[in-house]
Amino acid sequence: MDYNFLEIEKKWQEYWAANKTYKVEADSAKPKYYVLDMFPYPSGAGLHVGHPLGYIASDIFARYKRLKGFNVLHPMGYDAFGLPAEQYAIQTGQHPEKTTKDNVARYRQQLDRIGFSFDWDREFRTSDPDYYKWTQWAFLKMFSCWYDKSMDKARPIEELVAAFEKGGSSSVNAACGEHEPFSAEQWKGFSDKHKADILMQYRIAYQGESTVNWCPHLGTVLANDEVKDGFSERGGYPVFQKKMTQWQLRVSAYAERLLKGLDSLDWTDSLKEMQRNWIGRSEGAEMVFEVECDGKKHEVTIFTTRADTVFGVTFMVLSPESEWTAKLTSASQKAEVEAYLESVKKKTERERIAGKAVTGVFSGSWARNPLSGEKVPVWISEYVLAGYGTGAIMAVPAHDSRDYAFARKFDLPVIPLIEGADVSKESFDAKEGIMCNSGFLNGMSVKEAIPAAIDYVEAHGIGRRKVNYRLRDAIFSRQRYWGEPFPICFKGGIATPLPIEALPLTLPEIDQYKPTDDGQPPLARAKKWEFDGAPLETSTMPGFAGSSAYYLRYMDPHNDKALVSKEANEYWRSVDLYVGGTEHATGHLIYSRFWNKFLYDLGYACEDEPFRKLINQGMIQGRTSYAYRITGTNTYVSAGLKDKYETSDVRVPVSMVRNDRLDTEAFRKWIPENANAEFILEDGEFVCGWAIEKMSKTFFNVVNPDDVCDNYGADTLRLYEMFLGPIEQAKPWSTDGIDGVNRFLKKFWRMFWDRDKWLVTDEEPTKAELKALHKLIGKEQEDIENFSYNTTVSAFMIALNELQGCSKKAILEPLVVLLSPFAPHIAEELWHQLGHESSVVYASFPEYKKEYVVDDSVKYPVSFNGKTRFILDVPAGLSVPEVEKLVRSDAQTEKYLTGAEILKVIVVPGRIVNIVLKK
RNA sequence: GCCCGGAUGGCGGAAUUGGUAGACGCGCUGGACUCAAAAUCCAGUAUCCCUUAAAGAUGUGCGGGUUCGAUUCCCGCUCUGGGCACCA
Repeated sequence: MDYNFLEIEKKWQEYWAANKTYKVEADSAKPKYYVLDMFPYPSGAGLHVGHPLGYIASDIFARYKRLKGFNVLHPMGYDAFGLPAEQYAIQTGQHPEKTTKDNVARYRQQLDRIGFSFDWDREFRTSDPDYYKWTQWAFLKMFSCWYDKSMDKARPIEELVAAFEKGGSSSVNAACGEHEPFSAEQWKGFSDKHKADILMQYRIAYQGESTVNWCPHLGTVLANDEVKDGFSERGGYPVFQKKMTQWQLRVSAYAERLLKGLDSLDWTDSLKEMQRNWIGRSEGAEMVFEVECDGKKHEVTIFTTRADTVFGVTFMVLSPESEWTAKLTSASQKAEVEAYLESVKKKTERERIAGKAVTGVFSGSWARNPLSGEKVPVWISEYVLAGYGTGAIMAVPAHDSRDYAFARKFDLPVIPLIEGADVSKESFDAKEGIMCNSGFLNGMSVKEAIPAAIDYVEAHGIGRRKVNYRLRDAIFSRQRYWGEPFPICFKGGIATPLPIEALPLTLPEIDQYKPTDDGQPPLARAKKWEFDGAPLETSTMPGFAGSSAYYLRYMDPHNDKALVSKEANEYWRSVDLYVGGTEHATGHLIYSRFWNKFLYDLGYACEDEPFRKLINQGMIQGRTSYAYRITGTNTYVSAGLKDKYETSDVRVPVSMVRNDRLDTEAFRKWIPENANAEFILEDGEFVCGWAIEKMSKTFFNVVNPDDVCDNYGADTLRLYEMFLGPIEQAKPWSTDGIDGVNRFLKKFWRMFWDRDKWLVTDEEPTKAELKALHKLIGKEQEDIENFSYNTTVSAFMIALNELQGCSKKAILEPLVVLLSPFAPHIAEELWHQLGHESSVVYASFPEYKKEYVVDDSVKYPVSFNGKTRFILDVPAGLSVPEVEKLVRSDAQTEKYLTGAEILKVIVVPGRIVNIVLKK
């Protein structure tokens, strides 16, 4: 019998599906283990060889844990709402549901070929109404909760109302927006609308005005993590800053908990660091400056981490989007300020960042320095961000490079505050030195002066200590069709939640998927988009909504009474191992932690962190091939000759290239305009250039895993992807070496079969054979726990070399089990051939016996002053003094010592002997 | 600019965390089997010196340091990948 992988793989994939081999139920008798992959967005391009890398790694771990006796939850599904399907719908009129369904089918087909041990009975899509019912439910919970800072948790809004009725707004310490303080009496007298407006300032899911990233091309707002370098992450369209009223999630209330929680997680340091930076905690102080504008007095609060530098404030700056900007513009400066605001508005986010031009305008008002009493001008400039701190700053040009640039440009004074600081060319930003020109702070070091200044400011009622975070509330509305509708209607202009029984609120059918002519989101096209006579919200939720609590749903996916039952949640608890890419560091992985913490506060989740351990698989890049077209012609020139011409680079499909040589005929047939392409060859061949790039349909460098499965089999693909190198590392796809892994599997097969002869015997294994086996058991155990799969594959190859010609059942049977996580199909086949009725999944991981592995003798390299001279063969298990004694008495040693006196002998058990001679 | 990583043969990558650097695989060279090819198996494969071998020397991006001993630890660079970027 030959190793016919196509037959074997098909056979067992069908068997697993028919027998539901990987179906799992909560079982309190067994320890649980939850292995989760970041579920994919089913794009039209299908899976490429990069996708399965993480899935294979997690599948190996899941299979390994099963062999170790764990009850393993290993589900899969699809993150199905998203922009590409909708963009496609706008262009073609095809319902995104249809596109998504087709893509999912394709993904499933491709996934099934690789032999994953997913429990498909738990599959769902985020676009299933049965699922998004619970996304909407969670939103309603957030809508009806507020964040109590004293208790540091979310609480029902009724409790807030009760507190207001009892003690007014000052009786609570909540994370909230701006509003005038009020007493209990005032509260009771407020109109319903006024009450609703105030409560909206407290809700965890709230509607509020803020500066948002507006992408006109996509017709929607975007979250900060969806914008890269001023362009939308999806599609790469320019983004503008705009003030809009949007649904938002009060993620910022959880900033401190999100930061602290990181300490307890088993994630890579780099990923934790990314999240820390994104949360961006900074300690400082808020200070109030009195500002006079056209004779009227105002108070402006600023945030600073350098309270010690107040004496050096020579001007103030407001953000163009700040609410103070209008109030503090004097009549004389009005025209100029308005012209400036208009010019800022027109700039894309990209231009604002990239240009870094120093721009600004004088507001016409003057502020008073609260410590020195001096009058300083108030300016308006885009370098001050509306969203961070208070949207206004005190400028200390001597010790802040941005303020310095601004002061130089507009000729404002610079007062140095640190002894010996030279500020003639640039600012002195370092937090070190001795203060001067600073009144009562003179003579202190910066480190002493910062708290001293804050203490002073607090004592005099000018300001207070304050911790600021970069993390903003998440913009939660999208002006799009293909997302979860908000279960909110507007009764008398008041946002009103739909009752839970009305969920899911399903997407309406509409004729076109683009915005209405008057700029309303697509849902406004629906014929009857209302509830109980009240109009429904027309925007939809963003992509991250559905992926924020999906891991909880997998615990209990068919429950129609709850997101997850208490029993299921208490058994499966949280994800023990989560595998996915780092690109979600500041998006999904923050939102999901926030979402989970919220559900934890309300008692719906029993763990406050969703993902205990996280492994980031590196991207598999594609190798893109290039041809060079001579500019203005249809002639292409081979890579070696391209410098002689003026050329432009043209990407060519990898399928037409072998060994960097282009199949020119295939290229001509590829697209009509190539039909009469000419080629300038070198040595009779057309050589392509290449570059390592992201694997993408548009780069023609996508390698489909199906092709690898056809040619080598899924087991080879799995082993090969793991053998490629550490999973965290990014690496270009290449099939160099895939033959080696394939050869390994064939070799393994031949230990059982010599053509049609079954070789397996019941003979007793030798000591050497047991040693080879147990070395592998020990290595595999250790490597899998450390996610070092490439070395495990190596260990397999070594073991096979050592076990050459051994066909003893006592050795082969455990080998099959050991191989099963990596190459499940061949393992399953051989396991059955060995006479087992049930799947190898139900086998146990072989027990590691160290005694088989220990050597009888140990080879010690003996070196003198660092130079290795000879190898000393000594019995194993000797103690350090015994080895030392042996060295000193050894005749060979004496030969090299040549009478010199031994200073010391260094013995590391099992390692080395180093003899230091007296000079 | 700031914050993390990384750099080892022709290539992908190992190295029990301070102890024989280059495991394993690819590629390459030679050999066996074969009419031949494929497949399979065996041997060799860091560099230099050398006809070859032995022996030796050099060698983990560069320059220093600690140590009997450094790919591993420390200091200073270079290159490179990634993240953040007017965050006051």
